[in-house]
Amino acid sequence: VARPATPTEPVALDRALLQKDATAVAPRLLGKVLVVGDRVARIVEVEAYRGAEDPASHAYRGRTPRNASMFGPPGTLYVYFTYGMHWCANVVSGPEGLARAVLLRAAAPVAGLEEMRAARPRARRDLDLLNGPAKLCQALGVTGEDNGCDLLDPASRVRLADDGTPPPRRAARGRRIGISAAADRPWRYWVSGDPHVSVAPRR
DNA sequence: CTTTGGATCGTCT
DNA sequence: GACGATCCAAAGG
Repeated sequence: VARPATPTEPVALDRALLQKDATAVAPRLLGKVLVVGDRVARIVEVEAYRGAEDPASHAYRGRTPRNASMFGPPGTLYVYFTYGMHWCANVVSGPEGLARAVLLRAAAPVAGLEEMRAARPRARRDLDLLNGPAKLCQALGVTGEDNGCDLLDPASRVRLADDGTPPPRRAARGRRIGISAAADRPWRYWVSGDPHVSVAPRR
């Protein structure tokens, strides 16, 4: 489990980190923190989605009103609504304009635990606060109102920051969860052994 | 422990 | 009109 070598105040990410394709960016987001007001959570599980190259991507068939923010610059937040009740959040990566994105699947609570527990009364244990893409949004209070914001802008309500925790030297890797198309592509990445990961690995 | 089905509605065909 | 990049409770072993 990653720990800050030298704990620091979270600072906005260098946007250069997000310029490569989603499969390169995804494992490098492990260990970074999401900041929403007083709530802070450390990313431990993500998935890469690759636009027109990826039948499982919401952008596979091109731009629509829903997925428009995926076509924005790296660092844009793409939030979508699904199953009639859940929000899920992605970090748009590069190359710009190709709708690559990294789905935020699970995180470990760092600060603002009381607010997260209040936002997720169903969670019996703190381990269950953010261990799924919709749970993560519920715990942090991320909704469609945040769609399209710049995660690296200090003025944004939802921000992506670096507190000095390095990504794992070797992230665990496997199949993406909950998709039927392109299910064999190993574009899910997580912190090996971290108890806050959403589900046990499927190969 | 694992499996199953219900909730609930925006989106695109 | 069908179907989700899901979650949860209830039922079954």
